[in-house]
Amino acid sequence: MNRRSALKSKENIKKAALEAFSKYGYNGASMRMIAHEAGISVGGLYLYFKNKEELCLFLIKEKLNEFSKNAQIIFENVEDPIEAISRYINMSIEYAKRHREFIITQTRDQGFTFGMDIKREFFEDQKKLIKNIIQQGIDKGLFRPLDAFEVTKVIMGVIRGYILSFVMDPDNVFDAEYCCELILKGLLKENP
Amino acid sequence: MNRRSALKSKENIKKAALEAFSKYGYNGASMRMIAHEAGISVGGLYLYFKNKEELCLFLIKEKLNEFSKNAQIIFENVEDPIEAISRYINMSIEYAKRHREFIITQTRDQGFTFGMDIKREFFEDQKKLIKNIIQQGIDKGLFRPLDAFEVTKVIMGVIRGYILSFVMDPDNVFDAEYCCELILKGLLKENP
DNA sequence: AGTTCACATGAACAGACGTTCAGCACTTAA
DNA sequence: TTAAGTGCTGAACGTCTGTTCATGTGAACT
Repeated sequence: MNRRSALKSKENIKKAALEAFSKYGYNGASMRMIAHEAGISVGGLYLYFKNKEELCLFLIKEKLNEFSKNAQIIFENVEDPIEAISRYINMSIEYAKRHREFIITQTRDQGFTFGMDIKREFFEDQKKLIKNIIQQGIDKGLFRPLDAFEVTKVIMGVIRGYILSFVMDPDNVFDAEYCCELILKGLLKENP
Repeated sequence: MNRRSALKSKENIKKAALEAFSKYGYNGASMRMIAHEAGISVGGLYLYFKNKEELCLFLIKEKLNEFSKNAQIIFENVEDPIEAISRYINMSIEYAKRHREFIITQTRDQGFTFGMDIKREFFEDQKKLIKNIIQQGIDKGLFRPLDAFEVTKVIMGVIRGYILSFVMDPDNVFDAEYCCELILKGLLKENP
């Protein structure tokens, strides 16, 4: 039963840890539990990750980087601000759907305060990207002359809200299309 | 040091528990910690609450009821759908500001899955209230003919997003006014 | 003074936790 | 055949957890 590939083991641990953290939160998930699910011994975990904290931070970093790459691709390749915002919202929502487990991790336990520095940096970067697009839209006369920074915060809020909705009630989550529609055109019929 | 009022003790426990759950999450907050902060012994806690779970659920119920009452007052007293939606969004955000600690509790640990039944019921109720207002707005020709249910979900998403933003980054949270503005009028200049 | 009773204590218990480490199993190289 | 080295094991350690319970305290009654 020995001499399995170390790479495979690490992959198993990552997968098991993600699932455990997702299901039970940081404190709720135990190293024993993760080890068992990864098909490895408790001690084995410590061959690949210094401790529980490092294991959790590793997963967070990995996922944030994945998302950032997706966002970069959109903003590099799409010129039209309206299209870019739509694509970003859609991408975020799709990403949330695909990586629900990761997102759940972030809404529990130490989840959110854990690795706060990394996350803050991540959100700051995202904020800059969106604000930039919004400002472009305003400058081009496509968007109403709102405060780009405030709008950015609201839009990021909406996306975060989607994530929370998903966690609360995964079968009854709002449509990405409607989300874009509402943000772009608003609720009111008359546009003064 | 004895013979203090039981009412006062329970109040102290509630306050200490709320703070502890807020700071450290459900698993992270210990009964010892809560007892110490409440100025009571560990055993004393169990005179007022059956166990940790019940203590936490009690706090959740209390806050949800508070919020529900606020919402009811708005929807009972405001006729105009536009006004009602604005007031609801503002009230939610104000409530979040005032009860930040409670909200933080909900984003951690077991926080969200904890007492899921109560919360789901709460959110269902809120959803119905909002959907009702949106539908009225559509029927009266004030809002664009969107799917009221989908719009409701987005709006609730925005509010939840605000809450998350608040937890992530309390000093840099978006303005309630802008939130209403964006939801009502949208981002686009031209309204087709 | 004696009894009652609500309020309160904190040591003790059983179990779970993260982490460590002496040692095993197997492959590879000498 | 031996030695080195990698991958891994799981009992053991110390610490913390939620919960219990025999015991205490003092005000309010008879």
